[in-house]
Amino acid sequence: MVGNLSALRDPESTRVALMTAATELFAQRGFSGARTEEIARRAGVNKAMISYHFGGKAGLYETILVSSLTHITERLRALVASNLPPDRLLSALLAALVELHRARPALSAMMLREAMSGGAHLSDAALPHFVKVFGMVREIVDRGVRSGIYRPVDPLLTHLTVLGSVLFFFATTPMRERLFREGRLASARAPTPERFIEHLEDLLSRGLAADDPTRRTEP
Amino acid sequence: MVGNLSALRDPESTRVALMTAATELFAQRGFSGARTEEIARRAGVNKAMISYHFGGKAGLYETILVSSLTHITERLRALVASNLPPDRLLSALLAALVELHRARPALSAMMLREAMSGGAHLSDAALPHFVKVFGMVREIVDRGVRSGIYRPVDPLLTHLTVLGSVLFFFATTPMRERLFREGRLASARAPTPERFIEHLEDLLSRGLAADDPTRRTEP
DNA sequence: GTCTATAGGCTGATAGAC
DNA sequence: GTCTATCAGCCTATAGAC
Repeated sequence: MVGNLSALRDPESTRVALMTAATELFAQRGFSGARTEEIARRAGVNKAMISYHFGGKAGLYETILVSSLTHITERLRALVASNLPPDRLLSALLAALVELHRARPALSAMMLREAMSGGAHLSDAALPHFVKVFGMVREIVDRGVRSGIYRPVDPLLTHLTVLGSVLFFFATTPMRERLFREGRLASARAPTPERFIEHLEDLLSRGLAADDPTRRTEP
Repeated sequence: MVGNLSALRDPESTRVALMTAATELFAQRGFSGARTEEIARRAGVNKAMISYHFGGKAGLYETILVSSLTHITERLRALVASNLPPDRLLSALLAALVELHRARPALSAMMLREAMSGGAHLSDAALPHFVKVFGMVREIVDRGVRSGIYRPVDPLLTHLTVLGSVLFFFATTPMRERLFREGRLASARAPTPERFIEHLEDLLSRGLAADDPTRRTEP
């Protein structure tokens, strides 16, 4: 029998609600700027649940980041493992990034903030998860280069360009939305993720294309 | 006559020292994460000077952003005003960004953080300065398009790609430096701003080039 | 598991002397 | 202009009831 109304709530739903609300606030205000009271209020649960379920604000923060990075890594690993022709890998990567963004729009800003902090809020155990994503994207770019459809660009630099522009676009959405809402950028069309990714894909396919149309076979 | 040792310090140098130290801390830890006590200590001045010279932490923050944005806008305006041939404008823009980065390496992260906050720490008076930079870069890209050396790309989207990847690269330097220092990215060469910009310039000149080599004249 | 009430620490700001 | 000493407010964490 259910003893009271609050018992109707699944404990797991409390965790999820807290993580969802916290992601948005950490993204918008940073680790120090996010208030536990507001996280709890937005999640519709009690403030004390943060300590109970995550051991505190820092635990909640790291839990979000590690679980998200694990999810992203698995998603990208599936991409690399797929037998997609090399010239489709980049498109698939960008599509995956949009898809991941749709599921958690605030994650880009949260990750970007952490990168700018040099990983100051992460335990030693969490840092490798961060590195994995970097390696993953680089690997995908690298395959395109090795297959010969791309000119011999530096995989790390290319990775930084691609992931950087995408994360920047996603993470600065709040600012753009505000500027458009207030009519300060009225002259331009509001850019959607789709339009941006299409633009970037175009830019990359032209910018990375091998000079010589003759393609080497997979090594 | 100089009354005491502390009078040897130019009041302007106090302001500059505070702004320099604060830029680094705001960049690294965000507005809320930066501590006034630490800003003052790193600047080598007394904590109370923040209130005296800037009216408080928020005033110091906004002063830094507005003065930096003003400087950047003027630098870019000079670029647009110059009679550089359109096919050199982008190179000059990127060179200017590197130069600005050298003068204040922490500024990218501070601006990026503010953009992710949607301008929450800026007064209404400061927001237009932010918008101006966006318009400036877009204008430069636009000239390349209008002159016909670039294909008809969307100026705003191109602006976001260019500025986004550059700001991302600069702002995440702390994370990369840490990863290289700890040997977690040992496989790759540490990317310098020069190498990155060269890579980006290459990517853009190929990615933006007009399909038709016939160039239209300036309208 | 959840909630209320409270404690304890930290932080930004300033009054007032120099 | 600068410094010292102090304060008031805020914020996280938790003890203890349910």
